[in-house]
Amino acid sequence: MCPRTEEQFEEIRTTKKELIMNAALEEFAEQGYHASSINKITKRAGVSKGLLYNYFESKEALLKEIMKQAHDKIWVYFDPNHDGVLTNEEFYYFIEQNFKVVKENVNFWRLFSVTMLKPNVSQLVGKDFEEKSEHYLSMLLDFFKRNKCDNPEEELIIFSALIKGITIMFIGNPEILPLKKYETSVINYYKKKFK
Amino acid sequence: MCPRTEEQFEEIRTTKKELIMNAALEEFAEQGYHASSINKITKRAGVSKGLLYNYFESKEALLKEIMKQAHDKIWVYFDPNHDGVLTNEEFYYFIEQNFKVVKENVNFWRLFSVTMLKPNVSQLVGKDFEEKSEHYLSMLLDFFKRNKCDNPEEELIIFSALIKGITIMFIGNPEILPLKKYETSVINYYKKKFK
Amino acid sequence: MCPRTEEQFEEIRTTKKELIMNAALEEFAEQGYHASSINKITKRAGVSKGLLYNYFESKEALLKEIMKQAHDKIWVYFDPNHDGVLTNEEFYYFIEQNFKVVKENVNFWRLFSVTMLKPNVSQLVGKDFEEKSEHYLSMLLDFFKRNKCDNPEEELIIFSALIKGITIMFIGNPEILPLKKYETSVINYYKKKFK
Amino acid sequence: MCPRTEEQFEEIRTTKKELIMNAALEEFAEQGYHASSINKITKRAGVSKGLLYNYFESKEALLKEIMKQAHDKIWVYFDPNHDGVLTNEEFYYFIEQNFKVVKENVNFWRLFSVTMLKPNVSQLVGKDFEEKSEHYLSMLLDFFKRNKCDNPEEELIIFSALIKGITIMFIGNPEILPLKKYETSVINYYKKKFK
DNA sequence: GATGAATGAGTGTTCATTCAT
DNA sequence: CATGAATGAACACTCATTCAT
Repeated sequence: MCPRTEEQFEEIRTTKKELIMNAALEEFAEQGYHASSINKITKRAGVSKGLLYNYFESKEALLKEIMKQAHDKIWVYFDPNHDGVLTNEEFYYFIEQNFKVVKENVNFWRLFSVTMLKPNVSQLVGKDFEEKSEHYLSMLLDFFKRNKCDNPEEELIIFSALIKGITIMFIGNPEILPLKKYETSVINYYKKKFK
Repeated sequence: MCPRTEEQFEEIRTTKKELIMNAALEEFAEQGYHASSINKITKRAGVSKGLLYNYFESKEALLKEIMKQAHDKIWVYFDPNHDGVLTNEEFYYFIEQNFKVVKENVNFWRLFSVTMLKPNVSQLVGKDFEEKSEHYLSMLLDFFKRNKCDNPEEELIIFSALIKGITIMFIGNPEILPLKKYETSVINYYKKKFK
Repeated sequence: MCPRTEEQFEEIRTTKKELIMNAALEEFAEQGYHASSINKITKRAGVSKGLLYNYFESKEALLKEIMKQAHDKIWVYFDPNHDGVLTNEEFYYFIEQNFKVVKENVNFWRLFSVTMLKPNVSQLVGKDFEEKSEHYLSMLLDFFKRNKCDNPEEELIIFSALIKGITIMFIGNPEILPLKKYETSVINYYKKKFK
Repeated sequence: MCPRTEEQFEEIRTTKKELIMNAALEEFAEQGYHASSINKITKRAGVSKGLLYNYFESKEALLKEIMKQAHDKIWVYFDPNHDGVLTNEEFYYFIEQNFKVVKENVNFWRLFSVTMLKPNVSQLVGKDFEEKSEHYLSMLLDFFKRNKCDNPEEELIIFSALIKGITIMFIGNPEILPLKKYETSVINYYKKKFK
């Protein structure tokens, strides 16, 4: 007879929100944002259309929140406490983490990649992502310099392209492409180089 | 592929069909397939809605034809007459051609890349593309073997990822990213390796 | 949850109900019935959506009850005990009361006026209102006859239209329109006539 | 086989637009703006939903265009060429025209009246209406002055309220209320006064 | 070949109403 | 008594597609 407590409501809310966001991420990743309908998303989540709008202002707001949440989740993987200097060990760990993150968040990476390919959509992820990326890029550049590469800038380009290329190839065919093998190839390649 | 005269090219260019396809490609590349409306495409092409349906059965048929045409146009760049064996010179030429094709067909490559990121859409490009790609991949594998790489398969993975990664990075920011510099980095990298 | 006495319950009921009705009247008067949402009304009243449905069967029932209550409140202003004959003094008092009622219930009058402008909505106010109005109209007609007007029916029409016209003009611009001045004009007009 | 000429298209367009606007005006006047659905309007007009949006950007744009058109239509009734001075004859003619306009545009007047009763909606009709009204008001004030009324401003208030009151009463019950009789009452009233 | 008026199924979104707690 | 999560029908609006001319 008593109304639910505020905590009970809060729990229901976060659970349901999560439910909807997961369904939406899958749908968005599979079909793309515009080809995904609210109808399909709510069916997938097993909720009514109206409920989605209790939690999200609009389809676009839903997309943004998904992008933000996944983004936060991803950066947790990378050690935020280290001193800003990559040892050789940490460099290989970085590569491994990179592919682990991709493998465990294929849907988000697909959605993210498609989004990034369209001009003028960067506001969806925002400055935060760029700043964090910059941080890692400068750490990597530093690493290549310390490892006495002939042309560290060039090495950074090669490295970035390599990681991005494998990621994209994997995303396009996650079931078939042997990510582990590719990962090993990259690590081997650098081990040979820096031995 | 018999060479066409200048007049023939001109005629093709000014055909209404061509007009529509170009407008559609721009629209698709900028907004994505689902966010592009027939209305905007015909407005962009300066023709009526009805005319589009004189030439194309449906929106999807229009997409397929664009993909096919662009695909054909692209493969023209690569020497179809050679003997199936890459010399060192031809390897560097291959890289250059690759980036030239991307630079001159950014719109198509963006559309193509987004399309390829979605599962189960390969029928849009078809077997032909895969076969031709296979052909080049085996030529490249052969090339790496002849150049006595320790692990040619690994080398092929690295090479493919590298090219794909740079392409994707360029597509996302064609105005800013210095494709030429990246191209030089890749070529330098292999020249050093194979010197 | 300490048990409440019957009186306490009763008090809560009337308070909360009053709260909701006031919020609803404001909302209805500002936005119109159809543009007002239950959500906004309950927010305005500071109660939950469920509570509204404890007190009112439906949105329409809420409207009807508001109309009825305001209607009752209004007729209290006019002496219900007098003998059915208007003296000159009472005639001027009637006019004053009329405008006083309007001024103190602008929201209701706006809602009422809009409602009355739509065909086939008279059931919202019901017979009661019409009967009471008839009573006053016949009293007024009688009054004009006693004052030896040339054409009492005509005089009644003029009088009714005058009152209604000023009311409507006031409702459309309550902040700006000088109701008192208009009231004086009407009273002056009749004083001159009947002096 | 030839496409229609521009004139043919233009004719179709204006005819259909008129059709939709008439249906919408009826619907709006009967149900009010918010209670009228696009579905009902198009059903009433006998066209598809899509067609309405070929002609009007939105439901609100449709309302605005109706208001504007009716407004233009109405002011045609009043002689725009006269010298700005009302003779006695012209004064009675003005009253007659007023009621004629109302009788022949009941739907619009109902819609207009309801709209005017809501605060902050004046932008729907715009300055134009107010300016034209002002013009007539000053002409009328002038008229009352020339007719040596004791208090011309007061007389103007009475006159305006009278007209507005009758109009509103008529709109609420167009079938029943004898507008002609009311009109006669008003004219008689002023004839007696100014004889 | 070429036009754009016309269609209607489908989209994102709102909202009165219900109900477990 | 009181809450707000949940529903689904209805809403305004879009868009690929058709067709008379």
